Amino acid sequence: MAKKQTDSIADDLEAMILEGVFDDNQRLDEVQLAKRFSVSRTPVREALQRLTQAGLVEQRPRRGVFVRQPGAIELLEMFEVMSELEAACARYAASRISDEALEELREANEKCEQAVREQDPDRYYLENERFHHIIYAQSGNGFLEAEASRLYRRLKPFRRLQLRLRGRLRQSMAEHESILRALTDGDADRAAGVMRQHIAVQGDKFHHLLSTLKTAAE
Amino acid sequence: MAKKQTDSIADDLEAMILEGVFDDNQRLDEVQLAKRFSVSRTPVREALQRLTQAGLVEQRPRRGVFVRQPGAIELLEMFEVMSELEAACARYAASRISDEALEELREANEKCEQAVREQDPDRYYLENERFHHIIYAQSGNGFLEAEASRLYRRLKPFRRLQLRLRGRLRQSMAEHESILRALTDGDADRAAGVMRQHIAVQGDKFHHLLSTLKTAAE
DNA sequence: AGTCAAGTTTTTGTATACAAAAACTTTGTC
DNA sequence: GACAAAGTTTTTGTATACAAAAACTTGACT
Repeated sequence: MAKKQTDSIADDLEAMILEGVFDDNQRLDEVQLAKRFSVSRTPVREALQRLTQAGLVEQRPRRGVFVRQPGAIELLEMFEVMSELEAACARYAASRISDEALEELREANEKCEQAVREQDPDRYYLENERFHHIIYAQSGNGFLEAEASRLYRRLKPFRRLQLRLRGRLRQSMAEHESILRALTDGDADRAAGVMRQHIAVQGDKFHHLLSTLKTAAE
Repeated sequence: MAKKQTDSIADDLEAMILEGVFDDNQRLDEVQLAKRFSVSRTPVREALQRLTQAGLVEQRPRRGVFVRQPGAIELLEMFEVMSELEAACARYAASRISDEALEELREANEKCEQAVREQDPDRYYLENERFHHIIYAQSGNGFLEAEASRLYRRLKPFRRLQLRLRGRLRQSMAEHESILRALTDGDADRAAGVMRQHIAVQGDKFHHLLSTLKTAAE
């Protein structure tokens, strides 16, 4: 039993916020949360400090804590940063990747291909996640890997959604192949460039999706 | 008066950790800190949760919180990430920067030049900081700007130290000129490349510095 | 009805209380 | 003297208490 109370409450709340359980600007009631987790306010408040630092929540003095959901612009910005972090991973991985990891990437890609054939976005997403995380790890830079993973977690729900757009699965697949080729060739610049595009396009797609939704709602 | 207690304690502690007031692995005594800040343990513990999330401190269950100072390898890794974030800023800024900002960069550079002539590393560092932050802002991406600034804060003491190496001031200056030219030309790839090198070399210098120090100590 | 002030309730921020775990001290044994 | 077991102190994690600020309610006045 660790310092679990605060830890697990923070984890649970983070997951809930990322899953979109709370609306933007929704106030989180300490007392209510304390009841729900069957603890006192103390560990809840400590967990909320963590979320504050992570930027998932905002504290307004003497008012309470409020959920922060990214809007269209911030989301696009986050995808831009994600694209740069992943491009960096690919760049370093190009010279540092091991043969075993290249083999794993090939395997992941084959399973992705299978998922494409079966039109199974969930399955695709699972293997796609593996593909990307292998590259994070193969950057040979633990700090970069951690930062990339952190932002990945944050964007996961949106990356997932975007895959349901028509034709996107196939296109994504082709980009994976291209990335794998660049890594196999050990071409750092090409790997970085292709990866950057691969992620940036997701942000663009998503942004486009949001704006059409918004126009439709008016 | 805001939610100041927790906030300002967190800020103070962060500054102290970054300044190297505490050793790596040093335990932070809640009671002692509470006394020092003339508050109870509660706000201190909340501040420590923030530092935990920021990665400045590690919590071992039932043992306490311990300061985490990056070692040589982690530092090099952080410089690599910094180089990529700043390269990204330069890349976006190349197409998004305003004429006024370009003028400000020129001004900052001139003041840097003056500091080089006067052999004044502190003055140089001040203007250098301005130079870099203008580029963060001109990336036109608030999230990227925030992430770059965050890591900048973390590395600031080390970036600073590295400037005292012989010839580094002059070299750094030349790189600034080169970055400015690329931005003026609107050449995104060149701006990114030069910036990446400009930062990465700092990490290398620092890493080299540390290894020679370590070898000398043995 | 709408507005505003006084009073009431809720909620936040901080201090304190307390149990359980860890660290430290003492004392007895070989 | 080295070691170990029992007891003592310290420290952590959590609950609770309480004051001050904010939010809400009520009722008088225009």
